Parts: sequence; C-alpha cells; structure tokens
Amino acid sequence: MSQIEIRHLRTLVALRETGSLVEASERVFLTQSALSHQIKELEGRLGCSLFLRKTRPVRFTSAGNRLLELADEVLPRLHNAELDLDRFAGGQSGRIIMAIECHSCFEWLLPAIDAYRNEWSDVELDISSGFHFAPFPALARGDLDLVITADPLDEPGITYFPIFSYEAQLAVAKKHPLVDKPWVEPKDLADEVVITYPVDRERLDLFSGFLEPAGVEPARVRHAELTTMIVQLVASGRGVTCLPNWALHEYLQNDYVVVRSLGEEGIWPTLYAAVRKDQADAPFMNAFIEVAKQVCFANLRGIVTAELG
Amino acid sequence: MSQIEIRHLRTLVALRETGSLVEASERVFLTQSALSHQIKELEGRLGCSLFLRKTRPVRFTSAGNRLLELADEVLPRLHNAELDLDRFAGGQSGRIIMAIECHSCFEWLLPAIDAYRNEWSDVELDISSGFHFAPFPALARGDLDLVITADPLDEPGITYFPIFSYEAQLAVAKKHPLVDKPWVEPKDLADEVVITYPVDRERLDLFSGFLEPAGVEPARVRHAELTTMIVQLVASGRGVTCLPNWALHEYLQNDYVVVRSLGEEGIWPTLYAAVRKDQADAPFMNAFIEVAKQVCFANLRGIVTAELG
DNA sequence: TTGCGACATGAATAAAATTCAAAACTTACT
DNA sequence: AGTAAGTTTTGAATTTTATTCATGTCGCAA
Repeated sequence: MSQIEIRHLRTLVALRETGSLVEASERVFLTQSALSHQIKELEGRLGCSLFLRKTRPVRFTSAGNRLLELADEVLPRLHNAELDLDRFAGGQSGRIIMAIECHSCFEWLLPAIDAYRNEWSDVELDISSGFHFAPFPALARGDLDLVITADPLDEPGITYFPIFSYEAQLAVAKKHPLVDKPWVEPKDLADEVVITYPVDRERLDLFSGFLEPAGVEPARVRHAELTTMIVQLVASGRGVTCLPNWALHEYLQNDYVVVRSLGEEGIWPTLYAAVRKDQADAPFMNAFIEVAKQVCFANLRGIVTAELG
Repeated sequence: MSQIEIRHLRTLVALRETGSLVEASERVFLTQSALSHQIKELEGRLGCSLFLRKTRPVRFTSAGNRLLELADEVLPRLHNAELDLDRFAGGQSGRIIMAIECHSCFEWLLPAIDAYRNEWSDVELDISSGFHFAPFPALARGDLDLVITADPLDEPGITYFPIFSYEAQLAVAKKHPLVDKPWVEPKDLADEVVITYPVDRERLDLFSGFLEPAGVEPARVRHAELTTMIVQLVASGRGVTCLPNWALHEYLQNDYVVVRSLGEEGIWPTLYAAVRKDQADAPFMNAFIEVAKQVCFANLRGIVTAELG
C-alpha cells in the first residue's frame, strides 16, 4: 500500500544536499549501507530508479526529482506540525471550549476572552451554548474544556479554580415596602413576583441558596432574557429580582432600584472555573484563568477575592 | 527523531472517518490492537494525547486536529506523487535531454520537440549544448538521454534507432568547374577551400566519409556558423561545402548553387537516435522517436527511410 | 447484574530496518 | 596497466519495530 515513507523523503533530500550516499548517511544518522538498502527497496517498490550513482554528485532521474518535489512540499509542513505539537505537549497551546452556568457571566467572560486572545492567539477559544443542561459530563468527556459554575461538585477528574465572590442581592423598586428592612428574609418573598432569567431554578442563587432551603415559594415567577429588561420591570414595581451585585452596580448608580442583602449575612456565591484534571496544570489554561480574574477585578465593582471552598 | 509517519496520518484520517478504532482498523487493514498500540506509541512520543476514546465518535484533541490538518495537507500530495511515479515506472513519462552531433539537425529537431510536447506534455525536454565533445559517456552516465548521431558505435548499454538517411552533397557555385563533372572525387577537392560548421572533422561527413579515407586534404578549411552564411560564401565562389541534401533543398530551388554527389554512389549517412538501453523500451521515448521521424518525413525533402545499420 | 461492544495490554510473532563485513566498481594517479 | 582511495552493492546477522493473538478492562444499556 503505502510505498513512500517520510524516511525516504529525508534520505533523498540529504542525498540532494550532499551528493553522495556516504555523506547523506551521516546526515540522517544511518550507515551508508542502510541507505543503499533503503533506496534500493524503494526503487523496487516504485518500479523505477531514482538517481544515477555513478556520478558525483549523484544525478536524480525524473522520478527522483518528482520525489524531491514531494519532499519539499511535505517536510516543511511536517516540521511545522511538529513544532505546533510540541507546544500542545508543553501546554503552550490548546483548546478552551467553555460553558457558563451563571447567566450574567457573559458580561465579563467576553472581555476576558478578548484579553486572553491577545496573548495566546493560537489557543482555540469558543463558548458553547449547547451544554447548558449537563455541562459536567460534557466537560468530563471532552466536549467542553472549562465550565464557569458556582457549585463545585466533588467530581473526580475535575479541578475547580475560584475566580471571584460576589453578593447575590435582591433588587426592589424604590418605593417597595422591603426598602424599609435592613435585609430580606425568605418569607418576605412569599407574596412577591420574582423575575428571573429563563433558566432552571438550581442555577439561580435566590432559589438554590435562599428560598428553597427555607421552603418558601414566591407568589409568581416571571422570566426575562436581558438584565436591563429585568431591572426595568423591577424598577416599575412589577416584581423583585436577585442579581449579582456587580451586575446591579450601574442601575444602583443611576438610582433605578434599591438593593438589599438576602439574610443578615447576605448570600456570597463564588464563581469557579471547572477544568479537567489533565488540563489543570497546562500553562495555556492557567493563563486563561488568571486573565479572567484580572479582567473581572478591573471591571466589576463589588466583587471580592475567593478562596477555594 | 522522526516522530510522525505517514502511517499515523492514515490511521488518524481513518479514525476521523469511522469514529472508532475498530472500524478504522478495518479501513487500514490492521487489527484494532495494532491501531491501539500504534497510536499509544505516537502519543507517547509526542507527549500529548490525540483523541478521547470514551465517546462515539471519538473526539480529537487540539493536537489530534492539528495532525489531521497535516494529514489533509500531506496525503493528497503524496497520492499525486505516487500517481506521477506510476507513470514514470510505466514509461508514460520521463526526461529527454538531448544532444546532437549533426549540426544542421536543429532545423528538424526543434519542430519535432514542439510536436512531441503537445502529446507528452509532462515529459521533461531539453537540448543540452554542454556535451558536444563527449556525448556518449554523458549519455551512458545519464547526463543525457538521447543523442542524435550518424555514427552508431557499438557501445554496450546504448541502443540506436534510425531516424532517416540523407545524401551528404557537395554544393558549389554555379560557375564552378566541378559543375561539369557528374560526381565528385576526393582529389577534386585538393585545391579547394572547404567551408564547414566550426566543429570537429569527425563530425563532418565530408571529412570522415570522403576526404580522410582517401587521404586528401583541401587547400583550406574555413568556418561559418550559419547554414545560410555558408551557402552564401559558396554561391559567391569563395569555396565549396558539404551539407545534407535536405538542408540544401531550398537553395537549390532558388538556383543559388549547384550540388554534386560525393563519389558515384554518393554518401548516404543515416541519423540515429542513441538511447540508453534502460530507456529504449519506454513508451515516452519510443513516442519521441516516432514523432521525430514523422516530422522529418513531413518537412524535409530528399530524405529516405533508413534501416538499422 | 449481566452482557455487549469498544478499547487496552502484554507476550509472542512476524516483519522491517539497520548494521557488519566483504566485495565490486570508479576514479585518479603513478 | 596497476594500485590505492573512495563509493556503492550485497548477503547474512542482528536489532528494532510493527503487528497479532489472546486476554483484560471499562463503560453502558438491558
């Protein structure tokens, strides 16, 4: 089947450059005899001779020249591929396909990706929208490489890097009765309309970390896609919402809404980058997480450093 | 040293196309075990894994994808080269570097080359001007592939194909005394100025086939490069010359000169194409000789079919 | 659980590439 | 011509590598 091997191309190139089997053999770190056998066998398989040996330097036949042409096309590409692979092997390059559990995280993730791409231009980057339902199996089997999550489950083969912590705050209209309370208790929301992103409750701090533990169900849950839309509904008194403090910051500045902590201590989720163990030490991956942290701390108001929980 | 082999690229492509080691192994005519070993070893050498096996179809890592990219660049080129080499092996293609001993032969050789090139466009063709002195050693060692000669020496490893025979005729001015003789004898030229191409005497029919056997030396030998120039000198009575009848034809038509045979029978050299034995049966080579003959018989007046001498 | 399909593994085997040692050519020089 | 130096060829021995065979393991679905 496969007649020609890389080895043959290397031999022919060495032969072209040196002009004799003896010198070519030094070049490819083989004995001259090996080269003689090697080429003889190739010529046999190809059915034509590749060069004429009775001259110095050797003369290539048309067939030999055709193979040299092939070598000139192939060997540099091979070399480049090997260089790239060395970088993959050294963790200098790789692929990061991400998914986010935290809906508002797009706001800082996109700038983080942009910043990272400047330094690590040949790392393949993408955000996958396809694995919202079950990101962890996808991460484990390699469909994803990084998941932004607030719930570090203790899965084997997954490493979690903390990014930052924030307060999940309740936002209410300025004239809302809860404004008078220093903080919110779960039962305060029993009669409220709660406005959320259209995602599972487990992925919402308000439910998973506050209402469900207390067994409280709000009067109604209403969905909106965009953060501004949610805040607008809240500001006009159609309900309350729970958002990260850093996402609410600008609306607070503009005096649209009032925010209160959930419970006396407040709820302080931590965002983690979940990564497969085999990539956890790769420089390109660590660099991404570092860049993400830097971008967040530079741009988001109200977040704090997190320790590994 | 050489990490990646063609075989590896083929395996990866099969794997991409089938999605599993089992099917890929059928595709490359190996056992599943062989592929497992092969890839494991490559991964070890490269220092990174190439694909994730726990999924169907298998997922390639960035390194795996990089190798597939390489395969897509390399394998088609390899295939093309193999197709070309098949044609070399089958004698459907090759190289013809020619030299001519017969100085006037450019006149028919160039049109012959043009005609041949139409049909055999990827045969490498060239006329070498570098081996006028010793074309046969050059032919034997492969610097040349074809020599046009009138003297088929019995060299081993060389095959001669006759192209055509012609008469080597003496051209003289219309008022020259020799016009009165039906043919020329060697001694008739003892007092003449002979005009020739500036080449060795052995390559001139007049000397090698007529004067030297008779031990006659002309009064003077004068050289000119171009056939027209030679004929002009002859026409104006500055000397006589010997040229192939087909080269003289047009001047005869125009009544510039008169021609006479050398001896009663005339001298009838035959032009041969001398070819190395290993190329003597190659279709591309036979085709060239056939085309050359056709072109000659179509364009040259006065030539006759030759038999192998 | 069990069974099935797919991949991994280790030892055995087959195949190959390479080396060694010697011979056959080539070339240049005397 | 004869010889010496350098180069390629050759055949057999050897080493290395690729492949197979026979199991073993793992994940997944019934």
